[in-house]
Amino acid sequence: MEKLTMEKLVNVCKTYGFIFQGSEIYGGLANTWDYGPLGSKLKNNIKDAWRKRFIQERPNAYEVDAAILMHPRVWEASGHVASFSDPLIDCKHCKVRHRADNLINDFDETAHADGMTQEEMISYIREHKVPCPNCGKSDYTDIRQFNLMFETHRGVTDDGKNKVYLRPENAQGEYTNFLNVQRTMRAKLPFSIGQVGKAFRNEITPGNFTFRTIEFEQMEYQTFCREGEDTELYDYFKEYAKKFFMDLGIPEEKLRYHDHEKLAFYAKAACDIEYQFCFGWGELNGTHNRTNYDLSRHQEYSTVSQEYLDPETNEKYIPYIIESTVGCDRLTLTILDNAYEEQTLENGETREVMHIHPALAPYKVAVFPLNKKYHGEVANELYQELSHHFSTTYDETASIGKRYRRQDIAGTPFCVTVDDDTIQKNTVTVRNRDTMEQDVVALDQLVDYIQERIQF
RNA sequence: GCGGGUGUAGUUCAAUGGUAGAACUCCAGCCUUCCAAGCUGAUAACGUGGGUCCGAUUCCCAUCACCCGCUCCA
Repeated sequence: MEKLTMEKLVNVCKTYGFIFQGSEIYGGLANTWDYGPLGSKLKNNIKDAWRKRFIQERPNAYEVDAAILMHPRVWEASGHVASFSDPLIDCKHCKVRHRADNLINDFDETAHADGMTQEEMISYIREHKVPCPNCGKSDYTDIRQFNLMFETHRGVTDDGKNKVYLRPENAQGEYTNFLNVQRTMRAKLPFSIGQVGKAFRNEITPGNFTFRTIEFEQMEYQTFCREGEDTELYDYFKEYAKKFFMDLGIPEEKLRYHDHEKLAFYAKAACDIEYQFCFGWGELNGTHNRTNYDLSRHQEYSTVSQEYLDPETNEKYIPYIIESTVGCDRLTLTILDNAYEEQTLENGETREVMHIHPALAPYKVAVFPLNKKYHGEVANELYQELSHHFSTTYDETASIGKRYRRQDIAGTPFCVTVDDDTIQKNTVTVRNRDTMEQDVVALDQLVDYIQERIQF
């Protein structure tokens, strides 16, 4: 099999209805992608699988669906207003772009660029003739601030007072609802709040397909705990997330941990799980020990106490938070990247297959009449019947072999063919996507047969 | 955002300064019926906007998008 390229994967996704370029008929809008009929089903199934593992099957876990637009003070408290922008500077000589603060810090660790204003940074760079790490010259443009938060305005006027941000991460929606969830669910620590939703980052760089987009969906999970429990929970979630991916059919050898050496300002520890995409290793999940930083900041900025009264010890304290976040679009891309196979059959023909975990497959089953004249009516009835239980599709055109191939690339795990035996003996032929083998199944056992094979 | 490359049916490719052919796919009909059969027919494209020119898909410019590299990435 040829090595999968991103170009090939984009093409497959477009051709078969998984993912289209955003605003395509207008020439596209960079870094936006639309999920088509198969893609949106796949993505929804991925969210359902995540909810099962992280909300349903975990003790004391609750889901929220917070607003994308939040009070501007939230982003001051979170630190995003102050630090979610980069001072960028270009080398005029070799055209390479740098972050001005990194340039200074790498030049002289004791310079403390983090405390400098933009003007101080540019004059430091010019005074000390800080060389470009790429070409060695020291000839730079001015610094330009690049804010990664999307801004918009509420109300009819768009003056600065009405500025609001599209959330750059979901986490703050969980943190600001910490007390609401704790009180209404009568939750005791440790407990978790999860959320599936969109976030927005005004990033400069195109990514690989849906790997990095300006609008993206996260599946976030915040576990609130006592200080001292945090290390154990942190380790636990690193394992838990990895097992989640492996349960979805991702082989262990295509996953690896990547511990962060440079930590964000709030974090005590951070570790990514990376997947080996066709373009290289890329972050899929992050586990972070965010300490009590976030809730402390919200307490400070909102002046509302975020303390938890521990019923066992009668102590009051601000909980620690362990975050386990999965990029929903990235996981969808991972599933597609991992699932695609171009097989060469014994007769020399090629077969394109999406080996998607049956629980994630857009369609669980496809129904075909062997001959639409003789079996079409019965097949149609069966299709209607199965639709009550599963996401089902129907196809009566072209040869049986061709219909199988169509479902192979759509990732449909089971194809059910209605033939003479269906009419005479109440049996159907069920063909398996991965093995291409066939089972004869009695009609009254068909739902159970499929049900038990698509469990997650 | 920088450097390089690429833009023609859904896909893969042609041709051309006088507005474009094919294969596969898809759809319909006939035939066939368990792994991309066959026949007939139908639909379908010059990314967008300027400029030069009698005339531009073709030449030039801009723009948009994609790919590779850089940069960025809580």
